[in-house]
Amino acid sequence: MSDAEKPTLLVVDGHSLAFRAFYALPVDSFTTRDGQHTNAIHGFLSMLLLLLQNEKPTHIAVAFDISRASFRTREYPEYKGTRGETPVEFKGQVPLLQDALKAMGVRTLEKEDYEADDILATLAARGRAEGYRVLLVSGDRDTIQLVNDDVTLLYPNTQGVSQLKRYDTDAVVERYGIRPEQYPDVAALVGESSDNLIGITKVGEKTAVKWLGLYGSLDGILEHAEEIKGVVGQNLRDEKENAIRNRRLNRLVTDVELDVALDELEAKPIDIDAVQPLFERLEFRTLFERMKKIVAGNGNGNGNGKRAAAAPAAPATPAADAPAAPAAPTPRRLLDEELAAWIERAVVAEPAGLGLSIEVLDGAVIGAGIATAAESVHLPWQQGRSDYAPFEAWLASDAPKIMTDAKPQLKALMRSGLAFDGLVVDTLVAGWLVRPILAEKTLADLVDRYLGETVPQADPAQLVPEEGTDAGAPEYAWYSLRVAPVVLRALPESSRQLLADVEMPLVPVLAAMEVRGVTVDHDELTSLSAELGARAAGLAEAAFAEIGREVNLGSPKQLQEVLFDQLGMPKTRATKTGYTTDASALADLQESNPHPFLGYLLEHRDATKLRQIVESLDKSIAADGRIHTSYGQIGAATGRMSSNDPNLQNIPIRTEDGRRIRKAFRHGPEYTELLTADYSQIEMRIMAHLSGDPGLIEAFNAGEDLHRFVGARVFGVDPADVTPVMRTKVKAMSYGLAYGLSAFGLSKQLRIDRAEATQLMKEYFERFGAVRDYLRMVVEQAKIDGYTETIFGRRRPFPDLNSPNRVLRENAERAALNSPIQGSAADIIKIAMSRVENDLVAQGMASRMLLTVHDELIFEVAAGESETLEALVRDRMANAAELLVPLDVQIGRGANWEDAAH
DNA sequence: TTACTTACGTA
DNA sequence: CGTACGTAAGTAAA
Repeated sequence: MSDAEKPTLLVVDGHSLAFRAFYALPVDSFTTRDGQHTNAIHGFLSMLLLLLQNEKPTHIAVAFDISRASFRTREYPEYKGTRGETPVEFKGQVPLLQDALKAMGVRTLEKEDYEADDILATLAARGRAEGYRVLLVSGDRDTIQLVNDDVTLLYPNTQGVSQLKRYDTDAVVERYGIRPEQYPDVAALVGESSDNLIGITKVGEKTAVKWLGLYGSLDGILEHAEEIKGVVGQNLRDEKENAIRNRRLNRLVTDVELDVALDELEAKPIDIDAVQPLFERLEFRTLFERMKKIVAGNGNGNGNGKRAAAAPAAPATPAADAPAAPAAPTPRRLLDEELAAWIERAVVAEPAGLGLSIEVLDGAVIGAGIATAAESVHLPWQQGRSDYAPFEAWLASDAPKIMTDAKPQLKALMRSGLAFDGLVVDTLVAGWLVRPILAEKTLADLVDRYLGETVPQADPAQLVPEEGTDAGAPEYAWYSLRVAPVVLRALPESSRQLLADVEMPLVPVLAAMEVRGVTVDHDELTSLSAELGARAAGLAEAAFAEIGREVNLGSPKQLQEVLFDQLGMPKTRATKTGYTTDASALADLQESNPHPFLGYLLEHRDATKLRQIVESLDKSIAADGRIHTSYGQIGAATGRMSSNDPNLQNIPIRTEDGRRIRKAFRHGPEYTELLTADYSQIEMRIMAHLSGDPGLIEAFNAGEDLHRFVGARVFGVDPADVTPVMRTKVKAMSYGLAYGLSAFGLSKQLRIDRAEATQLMKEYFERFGAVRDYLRMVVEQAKIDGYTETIFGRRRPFPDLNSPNRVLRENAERAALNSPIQGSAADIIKIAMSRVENDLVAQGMASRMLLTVHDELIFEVAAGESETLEALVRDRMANAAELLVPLDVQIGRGANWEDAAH
């Protein structure tokens, strides 16, 4: 029988390969929405599919270890003793992997008291005896001993598990300079640190191979031990017991009793339906598609011996002929009555909504695409052609529309004066709700993840893209339509509500705010920048004079030289690249080692930082004299919005100079003033609501100054007798609570000693015990569920909560503690924003909402609307949610942002 | 030019 | 050894 005619037996070491995959693939990218890690499973199955395709085995088995204990550990308890605890994230994946293999019809084997490698050895021996070609896959080097003319080892390299190095006899000889069966002798002499087997001192691979060349085997070497000269020879004689023991332990057992016959391992066709539910649960869409292609393709990986024998030379290329993903329909071009009729039919055909994509170039609309599951229409914007009245009517109606990344498209429509309504799904936002961290950033990502298909893209290497190869608006609309239901299915009901009630209504609101922008006084910024620049230059000069040379004060590296080498100051907290020179460390140094340089440096930092902010704001002022920031709706894992280009959510406020920047934010000429409205202590109120703490609830209902009230309770004095110091302390404590602040952190922040901080926390929790209980409960529940949830059902997964890595776990615990609080606050202001915006429009008011800064809204007030606006804003914000405590809204008005603060 | 690190502004 | 962001500058690698 020639090799090509032999049946092929594939045997995989399940643990070792899954473990390799676990470390090769980033955990973050392979976590389901309910927090299950899947990187090891994914990597393993991906490799297995590749093997099925390329090797076309006729028989398959995957071997697992039952536990770490085996006859080897009984014989030598230190065996593999250096291996740390298996990460729990990995352990949990093994049963799921076994389930997946079972669903795929792949036999898994395990044997009490033996390791998976022994099963590999046994099957290799039996396979060879029964006329199979055997392929072993293992990440354990001991399996090299099993290689021979009929047995090949596939060994993962360091890159991961997708690339396997092929070791046949020749490859082993080439790599190690010995025959495969000699490998255990080498390993016995050298030792194997990963198995905790100590070898002969000073004997490495080179020496071991040399000796084997001279004496043939370990036994031969030991017989001639007396002849070997030098220190190594003596070491060998002294430590030969190590080598003998190692050799005993690394010999793989080739006659493990397995209650399975080889022909029972025959590869069966994969039953796609059996696999689907589990793959869906694991969110393996791409992998599932690959598997479908392999199954549908010409029997790769599921044939029997005869079929494999019939087509041994067939290359794996026909996989390209596998049923392709459905192609986007060819877009039609319709006008007037035809278009009207098409839309009329389409809205009936797709009651959940039509796919829509607006083509935007430089912020202007240049076309649109609409799609049903079966058809699409392209509407290129051209000057002087018949209009698209039916389209515009549909656009303005509340007929449901499904889009991807709608905000920039809505902005373009607004600028073009086209009315829009009826956004029911933005697939990017929906995808973000499924996975608030690392959400897919483009339609192509979503389609890849949820449909397992590829959105056609122009070949980047091609300078002039071929006509029609690239996806345009109709294709985007069509893919959006198709991916939307799949993404929605991945959402729990509460999140679907959140999408419909909170996130989707917000999209056009944010678009409108971005289009409006806010007036900023360029001259004011220019003079401020000049002033700060001059100040910074003066401070730099003063600093240089102190140290007698010029350095780049913005370079942490150069500063470290100055501080620690030249000035001989004590080392600060270590960073990755040296020692920190941050403001708090410099302040500490100033206290312990006062030096004028430190003061100048700190002031210089302040001045340059402010100047940098001023400069970037100035550069962002558009031709209309206004700054148009962009809000990131899917940026923050907690549900908050972010602001960028420029970031208007970090405009200074704490220092006098900083506040001067806020003075440059003005109302536009057609408006009379700015109005700011912010929720006071919204996070503490949410904490009171979620914890139900009677003391905290009373504090808010009393309407008294919160920190004074809490301070009175904590320190056991009358509210009137709460001193500013006491108030500062409880304030820091209260705010810190929602961040998982420790006694250490509190002591550092308040610059008090640890004991006092601990005492303060103790007193605090004695009076507000339900708060502590709640915070503990959040983390406990999240450990069980794998996610946290806000008042409005926004979920955030926390896969690291059960991590054995303490840093990771404690970080996750603090984030989990904070998430429902920060996230609920985000829910509430989002709801308020949509209501305010809608009611301003509904009541025909000219005042408009411009900015949001997490718990604050900023409006431009039209003449005569000041009182009405204040009442409306206060009402909608205060009533955005019904909590156990009132939502207090503070409102201020003024000519600029600073004066409008209260 | 790009990717990473440090530092720092806000809620 | 306090959460959530975005930006800019310096630095090292490419």
